Amino acid sequence: MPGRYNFRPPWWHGRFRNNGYRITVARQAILDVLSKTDKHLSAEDIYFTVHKDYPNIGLTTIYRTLDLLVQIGLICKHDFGDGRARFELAEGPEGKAHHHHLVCTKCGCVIDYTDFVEEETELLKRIEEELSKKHNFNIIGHLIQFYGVCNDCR
Amino acid sequence: MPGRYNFRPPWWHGRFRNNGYRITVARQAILDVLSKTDKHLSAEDIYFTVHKDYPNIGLTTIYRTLDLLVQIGLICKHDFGDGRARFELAEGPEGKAHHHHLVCTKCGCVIDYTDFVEEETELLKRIEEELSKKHNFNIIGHLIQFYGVCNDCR
DNA sequence: CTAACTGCAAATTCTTTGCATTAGT
DNA sequence: ACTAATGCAAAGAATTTGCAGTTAG
Repeated sequence: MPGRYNFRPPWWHGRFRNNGYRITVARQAILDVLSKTDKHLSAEDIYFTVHKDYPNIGLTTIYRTLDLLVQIGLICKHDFGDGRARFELAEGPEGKAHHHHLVCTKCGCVIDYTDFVEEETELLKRIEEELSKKHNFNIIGHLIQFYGVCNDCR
Repeated sequence: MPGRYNFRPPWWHGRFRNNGYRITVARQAILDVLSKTDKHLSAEDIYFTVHKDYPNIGLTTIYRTLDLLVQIGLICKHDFGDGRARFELAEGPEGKAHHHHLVCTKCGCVIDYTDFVEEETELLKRIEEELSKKHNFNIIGHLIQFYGVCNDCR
């Protein structure tokens, strides 16, 4: 079947279908943008990028799609303290590696780091276990961030 | 000088004076509210509480004061994902102990915990040291939060 | 007395919603 | 065809700003 092998659908198609969601141009475009960057984009950032190729896709759709993508676990929503939500591909088969963030409080730039993540995760696991028991809390996720001033800002 | 010893000014007066800021009724009232609660209050929460005793203090002043208090390090600003900023007294001579948060994603309640904070802090110090060097980043603070479902919500 | 602070109303900014239309499956 | 998804314009909600009047030091 020559030529056919190129048509393997993206790995995330199942995530949509299994939940009864449709695969639309807008959703593909947004996922495409997020797949091709290592930055942490805001809804508006994504809107402008998508807009170049698909000028008919509105900001509302961006917001609605981002909500959906967060819900089915394809992307993560972050708050770095600049008053707007920021998004990046979640960990996954073809997604990003587990990492945390270093946020510059001057310029707002964000550096991903993977150093110590294993150690962190190991400690987090123990903490989660203990806190779950103690507070009868069902822990699902965690957030670690460092704040400071980046190289360029000093 | 009988009676005089009661007039020792609150420990935070110096923080204002040293920075050229004035000590006003509004600022005292807001700090007072934050001193007397262990909850994480929003600007509006604080506004309503302050309003009972000082009906003439406006929401704008609350916002401006909170900004100031964050800047001089008397309080911390948090985001627990419910779309509004929340505030609590910072660590300090008479402030709270170092702690982190457990956030319920259903009802939004927040539990402070101090367990493991020493272990966390020890690890964080090592990470900070390493990341500072590696990324030439001047690390000032960190954020750790756990997300999950609280006892009441399940 | 003078600059810092405040209140009010209006403006901003990010995000959500209502509703008629379009497009996946 | 049938329903989910979309676009547009308008609504919402939290926070900020301009400006004239007030107050702490």
